[in-house]
Amino acid sequence: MLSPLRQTDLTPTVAPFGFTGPCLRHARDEEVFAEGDTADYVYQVISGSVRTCRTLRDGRRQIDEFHFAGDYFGLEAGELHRVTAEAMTDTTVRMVRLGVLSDLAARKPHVARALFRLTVEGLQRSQDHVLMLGRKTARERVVGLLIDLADRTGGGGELDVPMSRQDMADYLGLTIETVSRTLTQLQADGVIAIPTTRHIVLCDGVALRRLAN
Amino acid sequence: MLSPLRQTDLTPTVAPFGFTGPCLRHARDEEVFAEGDTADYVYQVISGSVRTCRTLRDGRRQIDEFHFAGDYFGLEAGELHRVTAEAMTDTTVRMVRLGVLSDLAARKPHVARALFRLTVEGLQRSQDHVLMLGRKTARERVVGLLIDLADRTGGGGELDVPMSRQDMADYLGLTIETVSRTLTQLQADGVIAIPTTRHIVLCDGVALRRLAN
DNA sequence: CGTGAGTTTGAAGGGAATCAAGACTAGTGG
DNA sequence: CCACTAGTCTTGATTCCCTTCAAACTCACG
Repeated sequence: MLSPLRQTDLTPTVAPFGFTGPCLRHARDEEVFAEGDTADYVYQVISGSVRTCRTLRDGRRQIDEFHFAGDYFGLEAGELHRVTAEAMTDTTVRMVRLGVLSDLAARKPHVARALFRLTVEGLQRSQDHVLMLGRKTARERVVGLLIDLADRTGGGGELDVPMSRQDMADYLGLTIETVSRTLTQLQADGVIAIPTTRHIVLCDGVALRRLAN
Repeated sequence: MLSPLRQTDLTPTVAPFGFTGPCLRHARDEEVFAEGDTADYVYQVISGSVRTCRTLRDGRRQIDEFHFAGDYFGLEAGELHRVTAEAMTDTTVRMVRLGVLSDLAARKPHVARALFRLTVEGLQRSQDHVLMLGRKTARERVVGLLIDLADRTGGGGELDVPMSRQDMADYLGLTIETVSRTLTQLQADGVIAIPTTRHIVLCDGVALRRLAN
């Protein structure tokens, strides 16, 4: 049952579970759910982009993950959401009641496998994040994010950045000023171009991969 | 199927899957498997303690997780191990062939559920780790680790620290000097005592939880 | 064209890293 | 049993990367 997990019997960018559920639109910066809410649903991004984050009492914020079309989020081990989910752009999400997903997973082994696989992949992404935050420099982190975004949104070297500089900083464990300075420096070095704030071009992929570590 | 996941129908400190498998002893600092090895087995700590870590080309190391009796580790989404696992103390681990676990999960729904639940919990632990590395100070990180160890090894305020200062540093995203200085300072503040290097007493649990954030 | 949020840039400061000894501890062998 | 030794840990001095504080700039939007 685990071995089949290794085969991609579904395309993660399309509905992976073959279920239907109500779709909800969220405006930019609107909350999908908050830390502490009852976790009755699992969500899938249909279009747009979502950030999941946690905030310490004194306001320090850490973004766990960015979610794009096809990604799912909101699955918890306990009864409550441990993170807050917010739309970064105008976004449509599909809501799947936990009970419905459970039934489906129970009836259809390939759904259970897909769900499990997605969770393990999420764990591995989180471990990459840990390595980055624990041991990489500001420059390595910023480059790493750019490469990750390019790989996931699949526009080649052309990046439409859906998040603010503050979001980038809170994902990378840096300040907004450091992110901005680092991007400026990368542009000066000729490895990226920043035609507009929300549009970044990766000029030299090879050099970037080297910088990312 | 997901809802039952919330109930603990097994004690994680004991064999959670009810399988048997060969047990292997590893001496201190011995490798259980290495990054890049084929991932044919999942492992469970029977006694002792294990660290899983990743290393950048230039030698920077980040420890993902410490594993103690009952914990499982080594499950991957792909064919290869992405981390290296090493015994921190003399350790016994049970090896379960991936195929055996797959069959078991396919036949026994409660095994599949347990496996899934453990994975989600691992993901949440990793997210806690991300928050710590991204947004917490050296002191908050050290205190957080001490509390986590106390909670998991369950000796009350008495901690038998199985890892070296270097391991602590590589888990916390700090240097060995900073870890040492921070522990010394915590002792000076009276919230912990350090009778020996590998033995730490948490004197003031309330103050510590406050310091951890 | 004015307004303001978001971003960039500059200057100064600080927390952790680095560099460098020194102290302790656990093995080792006499 | 105890010197000897290597590895680990602690402590001190200095450096540096990133943060903080501050201000100017950009651009979308009324």
